[in-house]
This record gives sequence, C-alpha cells and structure tokens, in this order.
Amino acid sequence: MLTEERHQFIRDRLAADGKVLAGELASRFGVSEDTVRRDLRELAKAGQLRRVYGGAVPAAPFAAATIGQRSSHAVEEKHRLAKAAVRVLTSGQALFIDGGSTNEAIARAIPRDIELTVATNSLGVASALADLPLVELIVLGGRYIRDLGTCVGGDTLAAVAQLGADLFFLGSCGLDASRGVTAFDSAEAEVKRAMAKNSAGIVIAATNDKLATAAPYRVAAADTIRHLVVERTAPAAILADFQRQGAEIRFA
Amino acid sequence: MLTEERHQFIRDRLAADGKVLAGELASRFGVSEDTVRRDLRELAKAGQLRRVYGGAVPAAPFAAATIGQRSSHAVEEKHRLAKAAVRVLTSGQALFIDGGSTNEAIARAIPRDIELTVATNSLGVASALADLPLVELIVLGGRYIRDLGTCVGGDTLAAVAQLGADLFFLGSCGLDASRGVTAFDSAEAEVKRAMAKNSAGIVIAATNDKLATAAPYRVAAADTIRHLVVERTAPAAILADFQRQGAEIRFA
DNA sequence: GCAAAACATGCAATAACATGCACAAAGAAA
DNA sequence: TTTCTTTGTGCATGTTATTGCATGTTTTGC
Repeated sequence: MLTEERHQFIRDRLAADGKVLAGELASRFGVSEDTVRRDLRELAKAGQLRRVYGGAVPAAPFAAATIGQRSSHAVEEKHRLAKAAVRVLTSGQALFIDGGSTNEAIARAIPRDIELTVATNSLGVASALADLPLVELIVLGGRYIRDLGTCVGGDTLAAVAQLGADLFFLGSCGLDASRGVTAFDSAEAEVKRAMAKNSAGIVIAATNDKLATAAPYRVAAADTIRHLVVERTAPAAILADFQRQGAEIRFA
Repeated sequence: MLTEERHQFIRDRLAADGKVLAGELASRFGVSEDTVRRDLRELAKAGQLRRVYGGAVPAAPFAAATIGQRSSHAVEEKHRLAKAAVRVLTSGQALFIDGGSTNEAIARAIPRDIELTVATNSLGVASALADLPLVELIVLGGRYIRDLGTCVGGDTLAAVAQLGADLFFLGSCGLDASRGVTAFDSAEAEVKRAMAKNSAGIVIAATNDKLATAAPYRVAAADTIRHLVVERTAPAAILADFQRQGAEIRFA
C-alpha cells in the first residue's frame, strides 16, 4: 500500500464522514498507529486536515470545495456510476457533457473504440477526451471559472446555440422529483439550460447525496430526464418519483 | 519489449487503476526494477505522472491534455526557454498563447503571484493555467485537433476577433528572417494570424531546430516579432537577421 | 490526582531509490 | 562489410525514505 493511497483514503473519509480515527485507520491499512499518526501529521502540515486527539477532522469545513477537491471525494462510487453511465452510449452519437467530477469520471470511462462527437465546456472532460482517437471533440470556450472547472458566459452560450446533440450528460447539483435539476451558480445554470434545450435527451449520473436536494437555479424539469444512473443503495421511493416522470433508472 | 510499449502500458494502468507499483511492473515486463524506475522518471519528467515512494500515481487532473510525445522531446531546453520567456511578463498584461509544447512549458513556468488575463486555444496551456489563482483564463473553443493540441476553426477565429492582447506567445513552427513565421497547417495558421493581428507584440521562444526553417503557411512577418527567446547556442548570424528587423533577443 | 490512551521523538532495519559503469544490441557512417 | 556511435539495459555502489519499536511526554476521562 502506497503512502499516497493512505493519504487519499484519509482525505476521502474526511470528506465523507467528517472525521477519522487513528486506530481505525491503522487496522484498516494494516500498519502501525505510528505510521498513521505520521500521515496525519503530514496532511495537517499541508493544511488538508486538522489534528485532534484520537484522529483528525476536516481543515476548513465550510470552505467552498473546488473541483479538484471534490473529485477526490467518493472516487469509488463515481467510477462505478461512470462505468454504468457510458453503457447508454452507442457509436455515432453526438453529446453535450458539462462539468462536474462525475462527468469527468464518465469522460474517462468512455471506451476507446466508440465513435462520438462531444461538445464540452469542462476542461477536465476535454482533457480526458483529448486522446481518444475516435472522438471528435468540440471545446466550448468562454470565461473559465476555476471553482467549477468549466467555461461559462456569452461566448459559451453562443457556441452551444450552434450545436445539437442526442444526449446531454448533465452534471447535476441538486436533483429533486418536483423541483427538477437545479444548480448553485447562475452562469452555470444558463449554460446547462442551453445544452438541455439543444439535446434530444438528458442523462444524469448522481451519487446518493445529490438525490432529493435542490439548489437555487432551475435547469431542467424532472420529466426531461431520460436516463438516471444511480447507486444500488439509492432510496427506492425517490427513484420511483423520477420513474413516474419518464426517467429510465440504471443502477451502477 | 519496447520502451514505448512499457510507457503506454504504464499510462493505461494509471488511468485504469490510479496507481502503479514499481516492483509489480518490473515482474510483469520481465525487466529489472531499475529499468522501470527509469521509465517512471522519464514519464514524470514529461509531466505524465507523479512519482511516489513505491511507484507512481496520476499526475495533475488535466495531465492527459498535454501533448504527450512531442513534449517529451528536448524537455530541458524547453524548460530553460520557458523560464527566460516568462521574464517578459509584467502584472496586469493580457496575453494570447497558442499551442505547441514550448508554449505549454511557458504556461507551466508562469509564476503564481503574477496577475494576467490569458486567452488560449490550447488545452495543454489552459490546463496549466487552470490552477493559477491570479490568472483570468479565457478558453478559445472550437474544433479540437488532436495532433496540434489546440482548437481551430470559425468559432475559434470569432472568439479571437473579440479580444485584444498586449503580447502573443506564438508557438512557432518555422522561423526564418526573410519568410517570417510559418505554420504547417492551414487552419492553425489562420488562428495564429488572427491572434497576431489583435496583439500589440509577438513573443516567440524557439529551440535551435526551428531557426532558419520554413513551413508552407505564412503567419507573420519577421519584423513583427518583439521578443525572440533562444538558446545560448543559437547561431549568431541568424539572430542578427532578426535583430535587424526589430526583435529583441533574449537568451535562455 | 491517577491510570490509560494517545502522542512525539529517537533509533535501527528495511525497502526504494539515484548514480556510475560495463555490456549488448541496433543503427549510421565509412 | 567493418567501424563507430547511440541507446537501452542490468549490476554494483552509496544514498534516502519509510516503517515499527522503544522511550518518554501529553492529554483525556474518571
């Protein structure tokens, strides 16, 4: 087990549970508690957590999570979702993919032997697709927003308006059966709306923590979702609401 | 087993598993661990992974966007050129940066504490700038050309036309005192011309093998070059030709 | 205040690492 | 062809990083 893996696991657990215990980590990693304490000390020195007696807690619980930090969160789940999500793809399709760590995971999971045309405003998605030989990649430029990892603004909207797609992989922020898909940022929501408008169907892959939540800006109604990819542990009651509105549920 | 095959395998495994172990790779390839470590060292130098004790993990989130093969060539020289090139920057400037491995090296060499507005059509440059907090980044979208690592086409030209810059970091292809700056690709040349037109000055960083060569498509006349950054071993006669036409020579 | 748990520090063993060198294979030049 | 150069590889050498243990200190709960 690499030191880096332990550090990554600790970061993930901190983001997920809000705390880690030194003894618990030691037995899970199969190393001595001294080693875990050394790990915690290093991460604390790098400002990635705050040490407390018995373990550690997140450094800045209320700091806005940038895309880099978010993508380290729940890596396993997102990878599983991504593998399930790419199964809706068929060769020759045209896609919109917007930002978000889940969408980046999906982009990385796209197999090399499928032919696609993809338009994206996310640098991470574009980077992941940059070396897929059969993917025609269209970068939707504009003002780059560091916290989102995507381009937004008038230029982006204009570029989207010129395109059409079969599917739109919508990086959801909030997902609620009555309020539909919602976003935290106004400019981001504008781009998502434009992509949704010019797409024949919407695909959303969502971890459980996104379900039954809502953000300020409305993006799309729930009945516009064609495929909803969720974890196996997703609450059945919530899924039924989406299913009634026409969404096809796919489990990771 | 070819070196390149090992490198490709390592890249694939990193993308799939998120880590590689030196010992494991050695036994799989049937080579010594020293050879594997050499491989890892090279790939790390080219920015394609990050070395950790025991193996390696994926580099930055956007590592895939950088031009893999070309940028592994003459890394030292380009890094030196890049460090010299960024010395022309002053806080508050607006820049165009187009594609090419030298320009990617320059983007990576930009210090974190300088405030800039940068518009680029290169995914690699954009990725390098994505986490510089004081850089306002404008991505020039369009059709992505895999071989160039940049976006080209009408959309790109339209986006460039709306902007203006103090300096244009031109990734040179051919550089000749009489024929000026030239490019191998028509669409690429169009974008370069548009950027040159909307910039107050042109900066070119060129390795020796670019000097006194020319490509089919004309981009800019030699007398439009304001700063020319070259290696210390560059032929003085060639440099004198550019100097006569107004270029300020800077040695790496 | 006291005992137990958690912690920091120094130390030694081990594994991973970098470096220099020799050798072999592949290619270029004579 | 022969010779030379280049490149890749493995091995020997010394160096560095990581780890667990022993020791002494600090914190916590009672």
